[in-house]
Amino acid sequence: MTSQNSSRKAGRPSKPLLTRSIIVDAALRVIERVGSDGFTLRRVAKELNVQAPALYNHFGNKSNLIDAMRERLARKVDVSSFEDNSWDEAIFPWAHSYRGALIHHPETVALLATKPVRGEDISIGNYEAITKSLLRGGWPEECVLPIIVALESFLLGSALDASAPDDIMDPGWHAAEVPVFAAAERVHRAAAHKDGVRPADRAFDLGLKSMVYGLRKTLDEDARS
Amino acid sequence: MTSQNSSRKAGRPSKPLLTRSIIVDAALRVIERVGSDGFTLRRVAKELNVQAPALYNHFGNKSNLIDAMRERLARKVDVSSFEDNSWDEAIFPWAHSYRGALIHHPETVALLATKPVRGEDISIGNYEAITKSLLRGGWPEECVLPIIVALESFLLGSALDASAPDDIMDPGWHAAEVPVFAAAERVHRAAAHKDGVRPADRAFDLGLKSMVYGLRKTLDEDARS
DNA sequence: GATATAAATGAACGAGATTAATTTACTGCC
DNA sequence: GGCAGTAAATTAATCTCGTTCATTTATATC
Repeated sequence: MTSQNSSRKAGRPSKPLLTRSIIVDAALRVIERVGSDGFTLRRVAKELNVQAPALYNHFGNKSNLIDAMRERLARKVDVSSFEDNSWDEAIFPWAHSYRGALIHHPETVALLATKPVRGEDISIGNYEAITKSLLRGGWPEECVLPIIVALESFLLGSALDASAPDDIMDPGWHAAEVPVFAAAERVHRAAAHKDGVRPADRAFDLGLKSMVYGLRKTLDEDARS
Repeated sequence: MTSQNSSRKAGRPSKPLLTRSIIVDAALRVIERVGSDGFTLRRVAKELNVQAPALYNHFGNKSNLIDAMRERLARKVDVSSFEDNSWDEAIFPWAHSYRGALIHHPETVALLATKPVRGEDISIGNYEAITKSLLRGGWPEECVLPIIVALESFLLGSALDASAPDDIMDPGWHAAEVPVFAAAERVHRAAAHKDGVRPADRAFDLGLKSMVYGLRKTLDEDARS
C-alpha cells in the first residue's frame, strides 16, 4: 500500500501516469480479481489511482481495451514447436500454451473468448508456422484451415470449461434420477483429485490426444485414396 | 403491427400479459434481432408491450432469464440416437443437434455459451443416456466424464466459431506477410462456397470425425493393455 | 516566450439493472 | 356478497456504467 489515495489535482502530470501497457496490465489484474461481470472501467481506473475518463486518452473505448487484453494473451501463445517437430507432435506444446494463456487468467476467458483471437494482432503470424508444418506433413491445402479452426474450437471450449467450477457436472440433488451418470461423475472427480490435477485437465488431455489420433487417421485415409 | 402502442394504466390486468414462457420466447426473438450486446430487459419488455419491471414478477433478475433461455435451447438437444446406436455412431446426430440448437440463434451463442448448459435443466437427464451408451461400448467408468466434457468443449467452441463472420480468418492486408496461410485460407473459403456450406461447417465436420476416430483408437488401446 | 498539444480531473448525460411504492384485479374465505 | 390477501402490472426513483464535455495544468515546438 505505498500508493497515495486517489486525490490529485486536475491538470497534466509532470510524468504521464498511464500508458497502454500499464492499463492493460491493470485491466488483467482487475478482471482476474473481480471476474468478467464486475469488470468496469471505473475499477480499472481505481486500480491505477486515476479517474475513469483518463483511460480514454489511451483507448477509444472499453472494447478497444479488451482487444488489447486479448492481444496481450495471444502473444503468450507459443508456436515454436511447429518449427522443429512434425505437426502431430507440435500440436501438444502449442495447445497447452494456448489454453494456458487463457487459463492463467481464468476469469478472462468469458470476456475474451467470445471474440476470436484475431484481427490486427500477432496471432495471424502464428498461423503461418502452423500452416507450413501441416503442409510439410502431407496435408492437402484445403484441409489446413479446417484443422486449425477445429483445434481452436476445442481449445476455446476447453478454456471455457476450465474456467467453470470443478463440480460443474455434479448432478447434485438430481443424482438419484441419473444414477449411472452420477457414479461416473464421482469416479472422475476422485480420479482427478488423486492425480493432483483438475477434472477439466483430464478431459482436455483426453480430447486433445483423441483429436490428434483422429487427424492422423484422417490423413492416412486421404493419402490412400 | 396489430399490437397497441404501450400505454396501459397501472394495476393488475384482467388477464395476465406475461408468463415465463412468453418472456423467454420474446427474449430469444430480441437477442436474435439485436445481438448479445444490445440485449436489454427494456427491449424485451418493449417487445411485449410492457414495462421492464414487470419482468421481475416472473424472473428474479436478468441472469435468471438467460438461464431460462439456455434451458430452452438445451431442450432441443436430441440424445435419442444413443439409445439405438453404438456410441461412436450416436455422437454424430447428437453433436449436430447440439450445435444446431445454438446456431439456430447465432447471436445467442456469445451470451449463452460462456456458461455450460447445466444446472437445474434438462440436460443432466441427457447425460444419463450418453453415459450408459459409453459404458455399453466398453469404456471404463473413469473415462466417461472426460469424453463428454471434451466433446462438449468442442461443440461449444464450434458454436462460437460458427457465430463469427465467414471471413474471420481472412488475414486481410497482412496477407503478404503470411502468404502460405493466406493461400490456404482462400482455398478453404472457396471450397466451402463450392459445396454450398459455410467454412465453419467444414471445420466442424472434420473436427468431429477426427475426434470420434481418435476416441475409437484410444478405446482400442485401453482394451489391449 | 507564445502557442499548440497532451494528459489528467470533474461534472454531467443517457441507458442499463434493479427496487420501492402504487394501482388495480383476481382469489379464497366467511 | 363483502373482505382480506395476494398477484401483476405501472410509475418513480436509485445506483452504476460507458462515455462526452469542459477545464486545468504541464510539456513540446517554433
